Amino acid sequence: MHSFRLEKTSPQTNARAGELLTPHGKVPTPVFLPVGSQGAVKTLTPQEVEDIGFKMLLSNTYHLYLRPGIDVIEKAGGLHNFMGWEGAILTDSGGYQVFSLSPLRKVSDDGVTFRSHIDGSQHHITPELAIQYQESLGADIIMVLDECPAHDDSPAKVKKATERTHKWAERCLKAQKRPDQALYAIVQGGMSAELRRESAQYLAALDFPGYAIGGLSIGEPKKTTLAMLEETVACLPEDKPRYLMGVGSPEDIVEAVARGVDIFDSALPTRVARNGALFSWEGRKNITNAAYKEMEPPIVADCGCYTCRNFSAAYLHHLFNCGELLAYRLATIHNLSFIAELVAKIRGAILDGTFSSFKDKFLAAYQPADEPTRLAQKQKWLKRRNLSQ
RNA sequence: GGAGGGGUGCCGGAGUGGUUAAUCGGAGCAGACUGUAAAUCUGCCGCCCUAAGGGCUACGCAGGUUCGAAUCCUGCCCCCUCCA
Repeated sequence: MHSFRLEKTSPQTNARAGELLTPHGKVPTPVFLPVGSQGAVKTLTPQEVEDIGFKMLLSNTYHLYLRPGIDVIEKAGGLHNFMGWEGAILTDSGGYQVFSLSPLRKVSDDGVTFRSHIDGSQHHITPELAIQYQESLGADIIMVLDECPAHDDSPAKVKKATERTHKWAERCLKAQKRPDQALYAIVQGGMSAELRRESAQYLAALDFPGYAIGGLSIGEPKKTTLAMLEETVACLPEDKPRYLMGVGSPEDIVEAVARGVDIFDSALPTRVARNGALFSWEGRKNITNAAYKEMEPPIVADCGCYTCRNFSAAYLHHLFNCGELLAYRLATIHNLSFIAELVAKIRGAILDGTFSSFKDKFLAAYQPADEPTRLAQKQKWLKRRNLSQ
């Protein structure tokens, strides 16, 4: 029922085009999964997500476990049914929440004890429970429970987390009962090339149907991200899909495809959209900037998305300035459409052997955010969030 | 005509002798966000000098007191409320 078929590999890079077969349809790769943590891609209906061109999305066990509860969704006939999505679904195990909600948790070999960010109640999750929950939710692809160390954690801490992730992966494999779901392993290893290789090799030997690369793009410099990605991919089997978790931005997707990644997911395109940053082939554009106040053309002139076909940049600027809810929807539609188009172009270029030049042209035109500013602002945000608890 | 209250930076509104270029909102300007605790957060926001820093002009207007005033005094102008 599950399979991955490799169609073509790019000659000068490690980029690959392929196809995932899932119980809910075929998914061409490279592919980007929009994020619907709580069973909804924020601001959009499943019909709209489908119309943009997505065939698979990501949801989250941690969030659905807390609300509405796994049993509610199971009684509703599973997540597909509950949220009205007929395409494929990948559920994350909640491993990332163990990391990003770190002040509220405690990890042991047995599993994770954490406090709900909603009401403070205490919960315990083990690798076995993570699988059980995901089997109840019924996604097409499910993930092992992992421990994601912070990018600046000590080597000892990273090693411990990585080894624990390996043990947990084995337990997840043993706990799995449903044969119709593909269980993917998650490589960790922090920012150590050696640990990355070790982790990839260890998990590769367990013969999972797919491999995720975790613990990247969490605050480390871009160079490091790409270096770690290369180390990891080099130790993963050719014939299995590779999933770079939590990435990302248009430029990161292009770079990662060139290094052999097949699957992506990220909250970035939708979150950034809700805050007025829209993707274009020249880079991000902040629609709230005064320059757009009277701009008659759409945000991206030749964009075929619903937003650009029907509305001027000036109108979007206006909607954002007024805080109209439509602003968030139109911006989300645009950014997801942009990513869908980007990924389709990437795939097309791989198939006709022109990916390498496509990549160069894209990166030359696309102006990414300035890195020092990014990291400084992220630190401030995290500090503030931690203080506010 | 009488009594009282008030005039602060783009707006609202603190501040009643020095640490005030002036709290705080809003607006404005710019930036960030990567397995979503995010329709959130950050910075700038009188003028001039490239920055550290420095200079200039500022709290209705005009004078005055004082080492020093948005803050005290005098006069004038304007606004609001109540009484006639």
